[in-house]
Amino acid sequence: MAAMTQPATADTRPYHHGDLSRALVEAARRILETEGPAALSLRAVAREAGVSPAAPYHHFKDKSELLEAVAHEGWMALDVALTAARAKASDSNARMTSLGVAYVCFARDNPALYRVMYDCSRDKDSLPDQMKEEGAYCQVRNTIDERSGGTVSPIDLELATIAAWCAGHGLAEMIGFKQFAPLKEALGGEEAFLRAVFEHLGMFAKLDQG
Amino acid sequence: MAAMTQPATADTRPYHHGDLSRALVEAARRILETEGPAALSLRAVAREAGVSPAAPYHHFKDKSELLEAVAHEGWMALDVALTAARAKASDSNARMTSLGVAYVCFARDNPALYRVMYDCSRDKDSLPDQMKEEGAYCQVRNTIDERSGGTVSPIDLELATIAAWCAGHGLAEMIGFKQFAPLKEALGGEEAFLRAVFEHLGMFAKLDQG
DNA sequence: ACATCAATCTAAACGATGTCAAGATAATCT
DNA sequence: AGATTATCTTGACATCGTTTAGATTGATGT
Repeated sequence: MAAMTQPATADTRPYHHGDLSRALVEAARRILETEGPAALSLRAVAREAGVSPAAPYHHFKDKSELLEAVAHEGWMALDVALTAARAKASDSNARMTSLGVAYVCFARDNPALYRVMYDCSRDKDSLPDQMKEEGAYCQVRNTIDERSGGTVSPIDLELATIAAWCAGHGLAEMIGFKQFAPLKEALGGEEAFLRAVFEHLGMFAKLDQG
Repeated sequence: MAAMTQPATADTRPYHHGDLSRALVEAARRILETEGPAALSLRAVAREAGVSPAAPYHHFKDKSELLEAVAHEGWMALDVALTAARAKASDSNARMTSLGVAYVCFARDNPALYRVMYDCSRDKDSLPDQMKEEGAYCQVRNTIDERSGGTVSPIDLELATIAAWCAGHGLAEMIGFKQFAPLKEALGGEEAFLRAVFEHLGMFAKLDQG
C-alpha cells in the first residue's frame, strides 16, 4: 500500500498527504508556539504543513473547527499536567495547592495555546472540553471531594469547585502582569507567589467550618 | 460658527465630522453590542460612523488603538458600576460580596465589551487600565483594606486583592456556561449563585485568622 | 479680505485572509 | 480494469487592515 507512484524524493510529498488532519493540528501548535496567536491563520497553517490553502477544508469544516481540535489537544495536555501534579503531593491540602500551581504554570508556559483553549470554550452551546467526563474541571472536583472524605454536599462541592476553578483561571490570566513583579520578588519567586495566592484564597474555609 | 458651507440637509454630513474620535468609539460600542466582537472591523466602524475606511487613521494609529479607547471607556463604566455597588452595602463584608457580584454582572451584561477590555490588557508593557490610579483593581484593594481597618500588612493586602480579583474575573468568564444552569436554579437565581460562590471563596479566612 | 498652512476626509490601491467552486490526482471498491 | 470516492490544487471572490495621493475644509496670519 505504500506504493508511491511518484519518485517521492526526500522533499516531494505524495499528492495525498496520508494524515493531514494531524499534520495540520501539529502545524497550528508549532505556529502558536513560535509566532503567537496573531500569526495563526488558516493559510499559514496550510503553508506550514506544505499544502494548498484549500486543503484543510477537506478535514475541517471551518477555521474554528481546526482551532477546536487544537484546543482539544490543549485540554488533554493540561489533564496530563494536572494528574502529574496531583500524584506528587502528600496530603490532600498540598494536593489542592499543587493542582492550582500546576494549572497556572501550564497557562504561563503555553500562553497562546491556553488562549485558544478558552476562546473555543466561549460561545459554545455544548459542554466545553474541560468539563467533560474526566476533564480538568472534574479532576479539581474529585480532589476537593477526596479532601473532605466525600462528606460534603453536592451543592457545596460544586460551589467549591467553581470557586477553585475561577481562582485558577483568573490567576492564569493575570500571571503575566508586570505589576506583580515586586511582589513575586518579595515572596521568593513566581511559584512561591502562586502558592501564597492560593493559600490566601481560603477555598475551603466554608467546607471546613461545616 | 455654525455656518455650514453646504446645504447640509438632515442626512448630509459636512466634510469635516467635528468629533470623529468620539463618534468612532461610540460606533464601535454599538457594533459590539448589536453584532458581537467578530463583526468589529475597522471598516465596519467607519461604515457605522458614515465615513470612509481610511478616515479613522487620522485619529487612531491602529485598529488596536481604537480598541484601546473602547476598552478604556469600558473600564471607566466598570468603575462606575463598582462604586455604586460599594455604596449600596451596609457592613464591609456585604460590601465585598456586593463588589464581586457587581463585577460579574457587568461582565455578563457587556460580554463583548468585557472581552475587548481584557484583550487590550494582555500583552501590554505598560500598566493596564484597571490597575491605574483609582481603577477597579484599586477599588477592590481599598474595600479590603477598609474591612480590616488598615491593620493588614501590605503584602497580605496585595495577595488578598489579587485573590479576589482573580475569582471575579474567573467567574466572569464562566458565568455563561450552561453547565451551571441547574445549580443556579437550585440556589434561586443567578445572583444568589454568584453570592454563594463568593461566600465560598473564604477570601478573608487568611486575613481574619491573623 | 485673502493667501497659506495644517487638519481632516476620500479614492484607489496593495497584500493578506477565509472560503468556495471546478478540475486534477490518487486510493478504494466492485 | 472501470467506476466511485476521497483528497489535493488552482483560481477566484469578498472582506479586511493599511498606505499613498489627492481633495476639501477650518484656522492663522497679514
